[in-house]
Amino acid sequence: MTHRHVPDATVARLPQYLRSLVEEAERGRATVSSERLAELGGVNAAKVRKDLSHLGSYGTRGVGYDVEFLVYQIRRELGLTQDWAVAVVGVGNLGRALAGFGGFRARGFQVVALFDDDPAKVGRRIEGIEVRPTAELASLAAERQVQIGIVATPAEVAQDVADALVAAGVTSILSFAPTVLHVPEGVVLRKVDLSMELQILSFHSSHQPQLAADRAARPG
Amino acid sequence: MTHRHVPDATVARLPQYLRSLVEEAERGRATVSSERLAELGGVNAAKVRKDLSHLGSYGTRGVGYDVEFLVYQIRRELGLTQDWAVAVVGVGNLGRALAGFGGFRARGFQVVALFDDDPAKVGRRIEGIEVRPTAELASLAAERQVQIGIVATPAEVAQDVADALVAAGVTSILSFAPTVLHVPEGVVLRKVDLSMELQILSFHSSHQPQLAADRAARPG
DNA sequence: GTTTGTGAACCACTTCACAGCC
DNA sequence: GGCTGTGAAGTGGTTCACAAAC
Repeated sequence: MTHRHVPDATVARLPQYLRSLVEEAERGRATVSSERLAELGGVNAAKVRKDLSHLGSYGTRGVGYDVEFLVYQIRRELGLTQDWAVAVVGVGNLGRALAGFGGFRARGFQVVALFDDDPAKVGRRIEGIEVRPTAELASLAAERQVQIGIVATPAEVAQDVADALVAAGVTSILSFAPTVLHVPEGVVLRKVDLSMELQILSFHSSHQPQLAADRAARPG
Repeated sequence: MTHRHVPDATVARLPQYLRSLVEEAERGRATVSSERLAELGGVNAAKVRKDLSHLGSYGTRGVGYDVEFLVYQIRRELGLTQDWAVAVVGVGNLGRALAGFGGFRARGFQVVALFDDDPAKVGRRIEGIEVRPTAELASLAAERQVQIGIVATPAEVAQDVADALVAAGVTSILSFAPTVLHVPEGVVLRKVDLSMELQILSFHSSHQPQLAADRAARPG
């Protein structure tokens, strides 16, 4: 319950706990044990307890955790008590999917600006928001107080886009571009790389020859 | 150079090294040092050397690594010397984006089947492939020798879809559904969760108040 | 002189196991 | 008796630093 500094590994699991807790609340449960949370999140109970202990001593021995209270504490820790303004740069298939993704708004992430340099896309409206050229990124992102930028452009322009986002005051970037991005100190960067994910799957599949063969050979 | 068992952390970086190496090859470089690879991949040179040493002793002291040779070795280790047949389940915005993603085919991942239960989508063709109802998953995935399944459905049906994929002989699953999935031993599961990524960004942003304030206050 | 490959030291995270509190 | 919170032990990964090879 030192409470100062939550390990990265813990932070990465908090959203999962939050989701499980919200589901438990919807089922009408008032309290939940670390055992139950572990089961729902697919992890080990000791880990749940240690993770939660980094936020504070919010459990009750012999009882468990109060669901509503813990939901509030995790939301607060994650910074979800405020809404976040998001800009999506690049409205190809993926960018459009992201712009329209319902899970964002439901969790307090609101897409407020869309950018693309394809003349065929500029001016179009997606989910009620007009697509603007990236030349306007600096002014528009600042004006709309964008805090989070999502990069869904081809790799070649991703670094320029990231630079423009940083210049516009954006301090958090989520990139889907298949390239390494460099951002200044203090800007948080996370990356999702689809073909990298598939290549990792490929590795693991290739190294399970017996199982793969078993399954291929099993009856219809 | 023990070569047996490559750590997970190393496997996760191999695709990045591979990409950097291919780019170096395109620039006409015949050899590359761990220092250079580290710079391109945004990591530390000692880590590159240790990672590569898990595959074998493929470098030359005083010289570096032969680019073409290392590309081949990493490809082989990742199982990319064969093509992989991929099925995408759920052709909403995200599923369509994935089905059309050029980066997959370029790396040997070919989408060979699409599934969705929305009657408005069944029968439509996307990238030349007809969307079929998930009831046909078992037969069609087996028939087309699908090895990798991508789950891009709502959370509610994701577990059923995963079960159906496993039953059809799929041994690797990449899920975009915002829920915990359970798969039997021997099936590899990876997960990409968009709102979780944003929540992690939110945490880091919230815990940099001074920097956020600085940037908001800066001129221009 | 240059750069790899790798023991050794270090660090972060996980898991165990149990004291402490309900 | 049940369940949390946490020191201590264990595990896996990173970084250092240098001998070996070119």
